[in-house]
Amino acid sequence: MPELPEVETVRRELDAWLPGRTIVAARREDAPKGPKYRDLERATGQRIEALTRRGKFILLSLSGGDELVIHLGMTGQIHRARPVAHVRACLELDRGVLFFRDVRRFGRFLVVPAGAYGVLPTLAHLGPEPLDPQDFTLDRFAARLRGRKTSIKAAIMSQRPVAGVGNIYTDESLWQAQIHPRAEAGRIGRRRLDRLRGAIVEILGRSVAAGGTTLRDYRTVAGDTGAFVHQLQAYGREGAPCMRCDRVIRRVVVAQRGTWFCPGCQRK
DNA sequence: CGCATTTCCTGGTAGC
DNA sequence: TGCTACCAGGAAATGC
Repeated sequence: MPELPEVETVRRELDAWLPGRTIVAARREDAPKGPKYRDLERATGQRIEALTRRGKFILLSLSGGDELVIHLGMTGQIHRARPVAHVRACLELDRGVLFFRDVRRFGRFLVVPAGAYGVLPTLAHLGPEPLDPQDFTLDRFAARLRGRKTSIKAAIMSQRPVAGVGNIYTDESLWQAQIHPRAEAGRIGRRRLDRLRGAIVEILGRSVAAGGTTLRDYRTVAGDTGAFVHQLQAYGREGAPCMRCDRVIRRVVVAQRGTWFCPGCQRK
């Protein structure tokens, strides 16, 4: 479940390696057919100019005017040595090789003309970057939630009010802001919304500092696990006492996702 | 357009 | 042990 902190951790490792490298050959290996690996071969011969991140997407700007878009999905990993199985794509560089391993095939690894995100609607409509205070303002957050009748959990997960927050960090942020996951997104008051905004920023920042969260599959390029798993206060804690009010944390399903919250101190 | 539902995919595990 | 059934979930596709 790589979310923003996990993806940012990987991006930083790649940033120390890839810029300036030329892609000698880009190819699919055991990759699914269809759009997830579209035009990957077009990266061949292009130099990697820069690496950025938008939400959970890693973007490599290429010298030929293209962008290589990487999404880790659920189980995507980057390796510098060939993994024994589940290699979906491979970039042969002028120095070294990058392997994309993805057991469950939810990841993406494709080439588009720079900025042409028509085939990636989530990226095209992505919300503000939470770790950029100029971008993720209360006004923008509120504007992107205004009028939405769905649950705050579903709204955050849609990537449109804010970029990069998935299941784990939605639950953690709602717990910290004391907001019920089923609260109607468009009806949360400005004061509470600002608490949620602050919680998202604080939690994501703290998780980046810890190298992200590893539940099972997530690994950094160096092969390390993420230590933020030890700081989780709601996610996965069903039956355990709430660290704030001592009531028992419950697991329900909201927006088709496992959702952990405290029925004592999280209010609609 | 918004929103809910379904689909993709496979390793791990619960239950028998 | 060996089998079946089910679960995890980010994004896209589909249906209304």
